[in-house]
Amino acid sequence: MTEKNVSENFITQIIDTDLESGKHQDIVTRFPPEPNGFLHVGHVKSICLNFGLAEDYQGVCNLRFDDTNPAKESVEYAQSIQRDVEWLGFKRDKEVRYSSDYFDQLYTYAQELIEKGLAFIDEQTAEEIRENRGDFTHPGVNSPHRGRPRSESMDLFRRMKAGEFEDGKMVLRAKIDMQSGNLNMRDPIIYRIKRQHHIRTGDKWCIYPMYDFTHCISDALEGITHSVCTLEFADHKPLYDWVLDNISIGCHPHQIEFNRLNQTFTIISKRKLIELVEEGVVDGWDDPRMPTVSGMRRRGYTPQSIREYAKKSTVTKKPSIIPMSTLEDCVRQELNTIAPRVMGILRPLKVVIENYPEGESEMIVAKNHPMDESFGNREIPFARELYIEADDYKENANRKFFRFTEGREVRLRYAYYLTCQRAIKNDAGEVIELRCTYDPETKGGSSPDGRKVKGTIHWVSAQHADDVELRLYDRLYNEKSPKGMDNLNDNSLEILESAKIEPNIINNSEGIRYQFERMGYFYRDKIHETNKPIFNRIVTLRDSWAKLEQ
RNA sequence: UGGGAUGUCGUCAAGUGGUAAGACACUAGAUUUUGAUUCUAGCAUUCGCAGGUUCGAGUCCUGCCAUCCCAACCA
Repeated sequence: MTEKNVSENFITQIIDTDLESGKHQDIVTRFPPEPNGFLHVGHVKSICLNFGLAEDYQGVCNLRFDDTNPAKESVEYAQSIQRDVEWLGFKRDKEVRYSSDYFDQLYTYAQELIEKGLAFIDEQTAEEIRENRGDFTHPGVNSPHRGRPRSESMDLFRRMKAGEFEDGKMVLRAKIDMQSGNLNMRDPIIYRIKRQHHIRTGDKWCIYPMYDFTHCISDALEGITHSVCTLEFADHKPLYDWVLDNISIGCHPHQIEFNRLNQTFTIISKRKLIELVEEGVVDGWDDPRMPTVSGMRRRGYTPQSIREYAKKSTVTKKPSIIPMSTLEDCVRQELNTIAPRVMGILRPLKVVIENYPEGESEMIVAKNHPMDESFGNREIPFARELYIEADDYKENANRKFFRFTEGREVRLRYAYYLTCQRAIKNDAGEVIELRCTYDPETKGGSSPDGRKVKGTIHWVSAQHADDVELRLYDRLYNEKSPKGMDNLNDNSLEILESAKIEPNIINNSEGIRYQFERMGYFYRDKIHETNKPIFNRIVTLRDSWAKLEQ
């Protein structure tokens, strides 16, 4: 038995009850995005819930595009959504659905409502409708057209569809209760006139159904058993039920609301994400700093770790905000087991080994994974001139710093013990080179006399290393609960153009997530690079030294 | 001043009347040729507040308080 996709929660309890009572034999769920933007972490939770539930209970989950507003939707968005869902690892056994597939049936159901005297054509302007709807403290006022004969509404509705009226001239409204405390029940609009080219139906329709009318019927037509949505739709449930109770349809799905996934230092709102893209704050929807699925993919996050994260955001009714560290923890946890180790230098500092023969080099054997022998070994060239990390030298270091400082011996990973003799500075007083000596007896990284060195640092051979560009990412916002552009983190992207990487990596790097030892996990950004190979830092390693240092 | 929901460790949570799981974070220590990984220990006398019922309440009752969502011809 494999592990469940979804951990036990109040929704699985409802499903269990429904299965036990015989209300349902099988379950059917759906993920119903509007193709008006890219998928983000918030959607991931919903995807994992709906598809995960279907898998766990051996049911079905439909991917359905809720495409009832042609003004905002595009095929590009629909394609990106489909790609993202597949990338996350969920497969559908049925074709993709579209709410627009049901436009004819929706139109018929609307007529049924009119026939029953439960819907009418309203000719008030949008402003009048808004005013007469009232607000939280004032009840609404009935439309002057509310009492219009059914036959007249029917005639008008058909002529609406036939294109006889201009946009905004009239709407079809459900006749419910203008006194209701729930604004959604104050004679909600269910059809409007909108001359827009639709991504699926083209110019066939000039009237389009509204979400509240479409969604419940689409669910019912697909035989959805559990219609899972986020908390903000709770107020719409009475309307969802009202529609299904008042038309001739043999299915009434159970709408269940759960809490959205929120993340610290992140804004998850399609509107705000679009703004970042359009203002050029980020490099598109797939910028590695974006909380979009495409951004996380480009950054190097794995589908598995993203799913694990979504699973950790437990399904309840309590609005919650998950620390980013939880996501990073999920990512590190998987990467630690699957990432081969290599050595790369982010900020190179030249080292010359004075007692190593000029013009010579040798091969050093290194493990590709410290805990997993199946990753095998590799050989790395070692020579007189190396690059090490600039941070691994400190002019005035105390005893707690156990890397390079003048006179101190450290270990070059897998290679030799090296002693720093002196630092060479430029006119500005910056250290530009280290002159060192090595102990030839310590090849492999241990000494015959058993003396201890506390520090181990990574390195590359200057003449053999490859040049790469590295991009380091930080959170997009400074505030834990960012409100908008004002809270942007100016240092969310750092580009390192003179980074070095050990040889024989860049040509085999496609699709492989590497750990640059001590520096973090990196992933090749092949699609977006221009002249030099680019690696994105997926996430740093945990760094207790950095904490100590503060 | 209406309607809907939610309140258990810094964060996310389990708990369904019997004496507060777990995860992330954090702290201390051990091991370590990544200051990584791993390991070990610590981390809520208390469940928004106040009363009440009960032998016994986070769980039941009453009242109060706080927070979130809702006033697109968006979804």
